[in-house]
Amino acid sequence: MRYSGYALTTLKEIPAEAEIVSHQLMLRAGLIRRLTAGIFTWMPVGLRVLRKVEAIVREEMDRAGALELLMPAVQPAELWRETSRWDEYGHLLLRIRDRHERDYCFGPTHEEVITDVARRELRSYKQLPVNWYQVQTKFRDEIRPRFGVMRSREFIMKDAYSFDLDAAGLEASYAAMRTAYTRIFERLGLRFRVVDADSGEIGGSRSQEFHVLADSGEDAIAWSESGGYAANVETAATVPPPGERPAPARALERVPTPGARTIAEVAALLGVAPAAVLKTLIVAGTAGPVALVLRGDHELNAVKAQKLPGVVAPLTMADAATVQAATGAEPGYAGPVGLGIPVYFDHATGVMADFVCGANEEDAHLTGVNFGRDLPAPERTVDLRNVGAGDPVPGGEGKLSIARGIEVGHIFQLGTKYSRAMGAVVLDQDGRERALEMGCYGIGITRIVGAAIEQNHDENGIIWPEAIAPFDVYLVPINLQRSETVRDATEALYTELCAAGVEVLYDDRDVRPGVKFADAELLGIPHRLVVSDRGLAAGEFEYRHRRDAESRAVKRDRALELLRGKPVP
RNA sequence: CGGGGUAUAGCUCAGCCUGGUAGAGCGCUACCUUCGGGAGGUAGAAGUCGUAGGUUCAAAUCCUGCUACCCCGACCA
Repeated sequence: MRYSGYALTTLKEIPAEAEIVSHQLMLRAGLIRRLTAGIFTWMPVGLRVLRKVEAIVREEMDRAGALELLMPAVQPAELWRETSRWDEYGHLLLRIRDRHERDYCFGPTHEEVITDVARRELRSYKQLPVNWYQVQTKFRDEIRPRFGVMRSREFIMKDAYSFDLDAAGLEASYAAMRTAYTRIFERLGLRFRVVDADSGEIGGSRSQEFHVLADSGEDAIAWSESGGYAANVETAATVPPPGERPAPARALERVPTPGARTIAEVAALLGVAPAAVLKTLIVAGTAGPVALVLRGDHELNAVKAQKLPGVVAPLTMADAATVQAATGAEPGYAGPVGLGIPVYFDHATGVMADFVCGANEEDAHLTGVNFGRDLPAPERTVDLRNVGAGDPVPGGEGKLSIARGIEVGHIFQLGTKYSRAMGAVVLDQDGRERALEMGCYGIGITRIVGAAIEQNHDENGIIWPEAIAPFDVYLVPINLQRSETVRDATEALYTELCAAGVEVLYDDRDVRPGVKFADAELLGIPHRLVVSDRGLAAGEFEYRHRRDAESRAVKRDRALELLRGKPVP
C-alpha cells in the first residue's frame, strides 16, 4: 500500500480519553476511533491486525476439527428465559424491543442459541462429538467500559461450543481446545500463561484462562517457578500455616485509638506490623450480617468469600448503619471479641497470638488478644484471602510468584447445565436419551490486539509481533520527490516486494524523513527499509528491525532475506 | 448504579473567577525556503463555545434543567 492513498492520520499528541498505553497508541497510530463510550470503529490499519488475529484463530480451530458457523447477534428473550439468564445475566444484557413489543437482546454470549441449534440438529450419538464456533460481534453493557478495546462494550469474540455424549468425551474436546489455544497464542507471538480459573457467571465446573502477561493487566496470576501450577489469584487456594499457635505472652488491654480506622493507621499508631493486627470485615449475609476476619496485611478474596454458607453473593459490604448495629461502633473498630454475629476466620489468623483487633467500641482497639483466652479459638478456619507472592504452592512444592495478566481466552467444561435446561438430548447406543455434555471456549479477538500492544511497545510506539503486524515492511524513500534515482529504485523495490507477497507500507509522502521514521515506529511495522541516494551509490539499502537499536546497510538480496524472516548468517 | 469532574477548531488546551468583537500549539490548504529523526516563513480554511432555558443593555463567561464523555468506587471495618 502507498501511504498517500491510505487516508491514515497519526497523532502526535495523546488523546485525553486514553488511559492506558495500548489505547493511546491505537488512537495515535490510527488503528481505532471511538464512536461512543466503549464502542469503536476499526480503521483500515487496525482492521488488518484484527483480520490476522482472526485468521490464526480460524486456522487453529479448523485444525482442531471445529466447524465454523455464524449465529445471529440478536437473540429472542424466550431463549434466555429458558435458562433463567434473562434475569440472572442482569445489566450486562443490552435489551431491545421490536415493533411488536417483543423482547430481544444483543448477544453477550451464545450458549442459549447454540444449545437451541444443538437440540434441533443433534439426534444421535453418531453425530458426536461436534464443536461449533463463530467469530462474531458481542455486546456487553459493562458498568464502566474503559481501557479502549480491552474492556469495550462491543467487541469481537471467537466462541466455540462442544457437544459430547459423556464426560470422557467432554474431557477430550476440552483438551483439544486447550491444545488449540496454546498453538494460537504461540503463533500470535505473545507471552502467555494458562491458569486455573473460577467459572463465574457462565457456570459449569472446570475452567482455565489464557492470560497475556503484561504489567498493566487487570488480573493477578499466581504461579510456581517449577511451572507445575498456575491459577488466577481469584481461585488460588491458601493453606493453613503449619505450626502451633504460640502461647499468650501479653495481657489483654484496651487502648484508645482515636480516628484510627484502617489497618495502616492502627498499626502505625500502636507501633506494630500490619500482620499483627486482625482485620474484621462486616458483609451482608442471608440471615443478617456476617464477619470475615483476616490478618491485617492480607487481602479479602471476594470470590472465595461469597461461596461461604450464609454469605450473600455477589459479596456485598455491610453499610455503616448495619456495622453500627452489629458491632456497636462505627466502621473501623470491629473485632471478633464478643461479637454477636457469625464469624469466619481466615486460615492465617488461626496461628496468631497477642494480636490487635477492634474493640467494637469507637476510637478503641484491643491489644494482646489471644484465642482460647480472650475469645474462643475458632472451631475451623477457612480460605478467605488472596494468595500472595511467597505463599506455598497449593498441593505442590515451592513458593508462588505473582504476575499480572490480561485475560484473552477462557475455556470451560459446562457439563449439562444448558442442555438440561433447554432439552438438548441425543439417543445413545441403547436408545436412551442423554443430555449433551457441553464445553465452551472463548477468545477475545479485539482484546488480543490491545493486549499485544500492552505487552509489546516502547516509548516510540507499537512493536508488533510479526504474525499480526498490519504490514511486514515500512518502505522509506529519502528525497523521493527530488531524486529520480531514489524514486526509480523505490518503485522497483516496491513492485518486487509486492510481487513476492510481502506486505509493504510504502511511505511515498513528500515529507521530511524524520516524519516517516516517527510514523514507522509509532505504527510498529517489524521491518524498515530506507532507500536513499547515499545508499544506492553503494548499491545498498538500509535495514532496521523495529526491535533493533541500530540500522545496517544491506544489499538487495540480503534485504529480501531479512523480510522473509530467514536466518541471517 | 453511587461519587467527582469535564464539555471552546480535526487533536491537545487557554479564555470563565472579575460578562463587553473567540484564542494558542499541533494538524489541514496554497506558496516560498528547507530536506536523514516529527523544519522555518507568509497567507488561508476551519468553532451557532454540548444542548434548552433564565438573568443582563450585553453571556463562552453568571444561574437552572437536560445530554454526552472522562475519572474514582467496597480490601474499610
